[in-house]
Amino acid sequence: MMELTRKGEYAIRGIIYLARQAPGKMALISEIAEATEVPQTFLAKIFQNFAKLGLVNSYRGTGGGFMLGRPASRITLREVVEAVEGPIIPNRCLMGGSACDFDRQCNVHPVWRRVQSEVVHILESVTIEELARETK
Amino acid sequence: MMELTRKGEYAIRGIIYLARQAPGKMALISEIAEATEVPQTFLAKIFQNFAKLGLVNSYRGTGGGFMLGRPASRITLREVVEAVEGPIIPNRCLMGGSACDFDRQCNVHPVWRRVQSEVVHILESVTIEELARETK
DNA sequence: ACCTTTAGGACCCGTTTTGTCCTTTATATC
DNA sequence: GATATAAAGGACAAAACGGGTCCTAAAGGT
Repeated sequence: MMELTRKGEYAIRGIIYLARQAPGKMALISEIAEATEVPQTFLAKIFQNFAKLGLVNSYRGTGGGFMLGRPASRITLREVVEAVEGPIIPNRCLMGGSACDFDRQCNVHPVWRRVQSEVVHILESVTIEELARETK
Repeated sequence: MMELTRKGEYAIRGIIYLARQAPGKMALISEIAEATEVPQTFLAKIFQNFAKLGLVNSYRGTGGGFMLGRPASRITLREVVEAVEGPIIPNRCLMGGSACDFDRQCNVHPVWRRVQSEVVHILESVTIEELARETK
């Protein structure tokens, strides 16, 4: 249960790689893919997504590539995960709309809410900068 | 991310129904399925699983059916969820074996470990007895 | 014997995951 | 302006997974 998909894994690896680049240095998707051992075309989709959300900036043409959209210290793990996996929702019931009409009477509800807020809180408190730091 | 599957949802509904029965009273799978609005054959598989794990006891033949394997106060939500969904593992890396060889160098690892232990802790602390209590 | 009820295996189908491939668009350089 | 480079975007596809169904077997009661 609760497994991160490969896409999520790749996304994290990719953005950490970017965060480790010298400031101002551009990285090609081909380079990132090779370094992180992720299929290039698949990683490209992930980064297109990142770009749309402003997590990274992309530049086309010669000398182009990807850079972080803001300092790694201001990108949280939560943002990265949710960018590719969608919101952290342990149970459909917690989604809005008509997904669940038992909201009131169901005792399980508050449990999932707790799980959700705990996990979000943990992922929110971790920045890509921390993750990118070299371990010695 | 992290969504409980329908199977997990059904499992919880089913066992809560059992927990609400009068002590010693047997419930038929057909009855549980109808009451909880779960496809009967599907629910049957789930309860077969429960039975193997001792969460419920099953009895065949006329007058047979299902009962809780132990008091609802000693069955945790974690057990029920893991019975049908498998262990709570936010990232394949956390599985044993050769799933991940980055264990040492990877900063993300400890984060997933925290997520895992937090979620397990929450689900562990909730019993089926609590969930079965009528809300007023 | 016969009926009831769970156990277990085989199968099925739609969706999601995990990609690939090809074309288009933007940009820099010659 | 032509050309090379790189990302953007869409179409497609195999494999895994989720969510079931169906049929037969086994166990137990009458």
